[in-house]
Amino acid sequence: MLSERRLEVLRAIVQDYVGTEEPVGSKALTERHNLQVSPATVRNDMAALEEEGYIAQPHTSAGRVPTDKGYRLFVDKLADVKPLTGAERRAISSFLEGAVDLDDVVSRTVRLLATLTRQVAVVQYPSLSRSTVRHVELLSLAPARVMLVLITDTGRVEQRMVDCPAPFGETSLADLRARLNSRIVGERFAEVPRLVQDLPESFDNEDRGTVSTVLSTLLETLVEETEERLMIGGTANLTRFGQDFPLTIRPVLEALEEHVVLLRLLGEAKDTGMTVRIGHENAHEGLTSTSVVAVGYGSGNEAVAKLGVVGPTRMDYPGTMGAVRAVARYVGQILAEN
Amino acid sequence: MLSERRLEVLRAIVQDYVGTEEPVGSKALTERHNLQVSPATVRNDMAALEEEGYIAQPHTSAGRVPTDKGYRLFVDKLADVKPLTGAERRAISSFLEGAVDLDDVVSRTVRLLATLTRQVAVVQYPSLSRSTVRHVELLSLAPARVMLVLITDTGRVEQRMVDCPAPFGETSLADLRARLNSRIVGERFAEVPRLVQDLPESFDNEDRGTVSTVLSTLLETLVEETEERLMIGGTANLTRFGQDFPLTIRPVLEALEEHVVLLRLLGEAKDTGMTVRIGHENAHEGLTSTSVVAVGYGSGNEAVAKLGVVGPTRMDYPGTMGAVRAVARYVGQILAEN
DNA sequence: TCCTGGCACTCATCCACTCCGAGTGCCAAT
DNA sequence: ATTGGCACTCGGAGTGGATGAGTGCCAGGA
Repeated sequence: MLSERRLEVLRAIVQDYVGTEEPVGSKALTERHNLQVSPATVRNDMAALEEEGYIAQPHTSAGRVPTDKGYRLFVDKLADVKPLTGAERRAISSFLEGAVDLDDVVSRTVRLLATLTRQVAVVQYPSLSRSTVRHVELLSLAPARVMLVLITDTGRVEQRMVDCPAPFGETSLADLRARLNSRIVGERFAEVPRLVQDLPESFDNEDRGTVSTVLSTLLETLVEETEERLMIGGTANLTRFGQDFPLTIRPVLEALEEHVVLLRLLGEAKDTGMTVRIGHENAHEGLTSTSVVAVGYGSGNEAVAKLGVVGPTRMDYPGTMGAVRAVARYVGQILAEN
Repeated sequence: MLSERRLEVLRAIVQDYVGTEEPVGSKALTERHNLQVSPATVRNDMAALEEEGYIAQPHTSAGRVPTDKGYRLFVDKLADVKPLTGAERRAISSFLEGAVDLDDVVSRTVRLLATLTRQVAVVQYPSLSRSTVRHVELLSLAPARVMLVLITDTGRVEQRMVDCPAPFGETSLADLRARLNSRIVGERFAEVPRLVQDLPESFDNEDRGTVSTVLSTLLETLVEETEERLMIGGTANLTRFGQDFPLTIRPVLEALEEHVVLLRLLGEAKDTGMTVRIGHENAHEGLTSTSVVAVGYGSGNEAVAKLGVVGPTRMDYPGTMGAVRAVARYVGQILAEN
């Protein structure tokens, strides 16, 4: 186990490096933090920390830089989440207030998070799979053409066109609509297949095929679109990386466009509490020099989706975590109000 | 007027520069293109072209680079739109075929365009303002709460929550729904306000307030959400710019996040035919070293939205224009099929 | 009049070389 | 365990010459 002072040295290294973006040496450390010991002592501590793999030297005659493992220790043991200032809190809530619909909530959240953290923000749309059905609407667009609209309790709307095998009368349609809604409104998506299973049987022969078609489209929508959506913002902040970044920024931008990758990343985050993945802890290759701070958000106690930021491993963890947590809470409140 | 050969020299310079990304000299030009004249002659022509402002030297002892004015001439007079290969056409159509809904169409289009042109793709969602109403649906969620769903002929769906001043019965709701639809289905958005103006009068006193509220929300939706949406992709391609690009890429990324800016940019493009804006022709400051190739697309003869790409002024104009045009056509077809 | 080859000139780029200093590791002394 | 001292390392910045692509200009030729 590392001594108290060595941990203090590690904390100082992380803080200085995050601030200056330059490897930090023993002398500078003793000057900027009052460690009450000489540079030589710090050097010994640094040697020990390096031995343990918490810090590294870019090249022989340079200062030290934290490793992924070093950041990990810092985040786990040495840092507290920094609460936001009152002004920031007020800014968040007033900025989110004005949203008119779900798209607007998400896009405002992304911009907010990107601005607050000065990093790339990622916000997942409230997930269909954990939502409940608020309403199913069926619209007759042509004799044998029906539009299916599915509305969730989070305000999300999905629509599908259904081509029916046979013309479908208005009365049958109304009938199906009513029965469908009475069965599944308020239910979780996972329950729906079971609940509608026997519906076709209760219809006339001529309509049965159409009813089946409509239902299977509904089920498809539930499954397919559980494939989640997300929104990204603040990519311009990537340019604050280093200077070396044709190589750095490119794979990150590519990874950000692969929404599947991001969704998996967010999915790995804990529903509650905050998850920080540092550098190589991220499975995806393009993101090995970035860290991801993610947290679930939801209207009630339960998370319906995740949000977070992606930034260089050299980031201000306490501040970022504070902003992410605060934004998640406010978004949850806004969603709950609908 | 410039002589035929000088135009030929300009064309050669543009082509070489686009290919190599390096200033092109007189000797290299005569070698790579069979101009049938000596380097010295080309030098004279270059001097003339520079005099006229079509090309410039980055520094004294370097080759020439086209200016915005040079690219403009190239695009207007010297280049043809390059048609796609059969394989590319097949790829486009098969890639777009599989789309399940409007979001999917747009997102596939973005990815396609980004891949084909290897640049940043921008696709505007089919505009509400030029669409017609396909259906309006009203759902009672609570005694005094109604959800308004608006469906357009392009497959776009907008929903709004309406808090009613008084409880609103199912029969009244059905009544309103029926009358509303019979009046405005198939009509253009611009016509709607006029068409629904006198609707509240035909309702009972107690419902009149609610009807007014619902209608004003509907009209708000039509106006507010004429504020268009768009999707962007292929930002990773920006890294192919030059090496100097912390400075270059940053303002571009920032501009791309300002959807308002992009929408104005696309808005300036002609509905039909293709619009190319080169370098400083773009009003926005961050985009003065990029070119925008945009074109309208739509299900019929009329454009319902625009799409395009953003790339360095040094881009392959014929190829880019070909890809943009082809994609726009295919997307139009896909939309028409719904 | 237009084209061409020749020639002197300009500079950006490359490379080898040196110098400087921040930072290190080790050791003996406290 | 801590500290001051000291030799050592090595990246980065600065210098200066060689290189060569590219230019402008001019005089001669078609």
